[in-house]
Amino acid sequence: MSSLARPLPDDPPGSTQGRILDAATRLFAERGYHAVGMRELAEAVGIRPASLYKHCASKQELLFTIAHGTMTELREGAEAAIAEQPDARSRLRAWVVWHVTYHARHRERAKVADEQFRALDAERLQGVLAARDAYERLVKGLIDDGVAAHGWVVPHRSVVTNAITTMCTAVDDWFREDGPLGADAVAAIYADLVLASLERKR
Amino acid sequence: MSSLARPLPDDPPGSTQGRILDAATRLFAERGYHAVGMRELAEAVGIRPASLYKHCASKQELLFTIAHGTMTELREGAEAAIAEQPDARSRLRAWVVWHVTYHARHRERAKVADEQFRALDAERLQGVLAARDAYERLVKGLIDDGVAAHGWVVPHRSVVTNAITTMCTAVDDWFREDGPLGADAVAAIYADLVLASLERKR
DNA sequence: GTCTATAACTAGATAGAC
DNA sequence: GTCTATCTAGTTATAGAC
Repeated sequence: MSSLARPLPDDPPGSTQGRILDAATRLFAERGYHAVGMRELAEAVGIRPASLYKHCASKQELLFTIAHGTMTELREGAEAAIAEQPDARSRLRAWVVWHVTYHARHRERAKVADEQFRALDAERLQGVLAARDAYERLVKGLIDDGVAAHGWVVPHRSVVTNAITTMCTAVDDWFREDGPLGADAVAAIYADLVLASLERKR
Repeated sequence: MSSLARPLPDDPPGSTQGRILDAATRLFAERGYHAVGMRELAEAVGIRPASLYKHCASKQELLFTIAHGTMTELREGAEAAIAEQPDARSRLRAWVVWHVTYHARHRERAKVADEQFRALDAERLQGVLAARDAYERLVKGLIDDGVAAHGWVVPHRSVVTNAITTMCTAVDDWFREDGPLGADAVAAIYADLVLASLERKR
């Protein structure tokens, strides 16, 4: 995967390319891809519109970089978080904590990956959808393991997986850094909610 | 409330205005407000772009009509659904069933109300946010009542309300009419999930 | 109430000087 | 690698004939 797929680790930090990606992430998340102009992006970075094109090929490429990099980061982080866990219950809890804290701490890039990726042209869209599918397979596997190992109550695998995943993802919509609870506290509440709904008596 | 706030009951059904609202709802939901042009909307309706303006004042007004009408319909429907219920548990279940079935059966208008309303100008945005706030207060009240009456486990009212609401709303993102389960079946599963997560032992 | 034609403006992206 | 200036094509909305 090209370095374009990694928006976070600025390369180097404070580089013009990094500042463009940061500003694009913030603007795309706040106002939507189509609502943001290259003139507005340039102004946020502090350069002229023409200069943007010395650091990126197009607006589409910026969106792809952010969306695909975020999906890849989510999957790799999830794989690392569940790798050390001894059983299905611990793995699902570790995944919820990872997913929720990521969506709370990196709200803007998560929103771009979740909500704005549909603005991509066909080829780039396929790339992001493939990354997202890989991530969703991982989550479905966690549910399957818990059903087999612990007898979790899952009336319909796909519906329950969608319910859990969308609930945890939507944290990027309402979480505020200056709110009453931190990302870790929210993640703990979410993990308890998810496990309680799966471990109830039939 | 003006008739503009009611996108569903076509006035009369099959009228040009109704067909414009239906097409706008579908296009805004599928591709986003800013990505849809008035030329494209006109083509979907089968008239020329200029003719649209004999039936609506502007693209902004179309978005407001859909978003505000949907939020109003959601709140009024919820009030009707919970009115007959005898206790807090029944009221919350009735709300989940109403909210989920609405988001499954009217996916497109729900998506416009949930995702596209940010494209509104300041004044219209305020109108939709006020309608949304009224709806959220209703839901928070249902949770409060259950805590008081049944001792539900709610570690943080705002976090738990957000978790439940966003989960039920996101049904408009993944539900498919031709999927394996109907709206009623999905709503029943969701109601069980929500109540199980609230009624667990402390 | 539909049409053709167009006004007024903005979009993403490029050319070429420095 | 930044700038000024601009190209081409798109946008929402309107004017006025029929």
